[in-house]
Amino acid sequence: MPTPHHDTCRAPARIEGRATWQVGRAQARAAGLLSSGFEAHGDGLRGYHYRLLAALEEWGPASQADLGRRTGIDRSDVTAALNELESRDLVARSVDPAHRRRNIVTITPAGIERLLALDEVVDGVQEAFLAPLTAAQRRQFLALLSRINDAQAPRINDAQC
Amino acid sequence: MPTPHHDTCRAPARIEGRATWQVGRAQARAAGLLSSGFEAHGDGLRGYHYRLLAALEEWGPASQADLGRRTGIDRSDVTAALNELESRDLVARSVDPAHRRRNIVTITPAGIERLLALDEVVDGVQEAFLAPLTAAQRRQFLALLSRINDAQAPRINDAQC
DNA sequence: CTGATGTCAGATAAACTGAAATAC
DNA sequence: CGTATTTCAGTTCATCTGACATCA
Repeated sequence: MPTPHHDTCRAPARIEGRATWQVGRAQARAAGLLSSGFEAHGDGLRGYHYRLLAALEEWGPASQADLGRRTGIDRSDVTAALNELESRDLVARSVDPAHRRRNIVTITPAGIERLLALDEVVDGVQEAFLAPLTAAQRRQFLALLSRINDAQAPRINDAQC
Repeated sequence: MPTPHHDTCRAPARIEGRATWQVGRAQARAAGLLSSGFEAHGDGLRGYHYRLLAALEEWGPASQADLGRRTGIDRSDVTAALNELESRDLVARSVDPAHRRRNIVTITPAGIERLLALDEVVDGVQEAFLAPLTAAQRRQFLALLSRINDAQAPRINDAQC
């Protein structure tokens, strides 16, 4: 029975009649945790910056368009976010000698350092989100989550590659 | 080993060194699915409207402030969203005779009908999100998710009640 | 007076759209 | 020419803030 400790409060009426919506509720909560985590400890950097730094660290230097495809961030937003990252010396842009219209974006040592700090922020959020679960349940939950994430990751299948 | 079927593509370098971030990736994906689900089949209604209708159906008529506390939506946004719902006759506002400053918001039969339709949209999103899992895994995942959701639901513990 | 309520006007961040200019 | 890349300007949506009048 899904009502563990309902106190003397007005009882939530027929909530189990509509048991759907678990994913939606969880995503809303995760989004809130994530954004307030970045706000509190991100030192001005937000989700966009984290995703870009992570993509650069994971896949190596890339053009802005590639970064956009890999992270699912629109090219115009990639430009803006990279401006901020570049002004903090967390990434460096250089012109691709082969295609002079194209930039090659590299993460700097300072960028990697910052990324690791942001990783801790995200880890903390993950901890907070999973708090109600036991250690074994967390492992199980994360295993299922990575199965979901991995199966649906192909953000990069635009034509070639 | 966490790399199941890496094709001949440029291999994602040291991605397993930073295994964190599962929750964040999943929330981003869930958010996208949810918002495009509402956009495609929500007939102009979005997350706010769904949450308000669901709260009304689950807990019965309520004041706008209560709705805000229950759904986590700011009272100013509750006002705006209820205007739209009211103009579609999905909810009805009436003045509380005890506190004339306060409205009592009720979901209409048409509102319930629309809520059920939106439930299907959300169900579809949940299905799509869980697609990579087997039936047994889905059950397990949803059980863990509702444990997380239930444990962290106390959005309403503002003083009285 | 205090405190809760409903409303409005505006700010912010994330995401998207469209149109340039440049390079191949 | 067509296509890809970067950039800029502007738009939408969700969320939050601050102010204000109303009422118990």
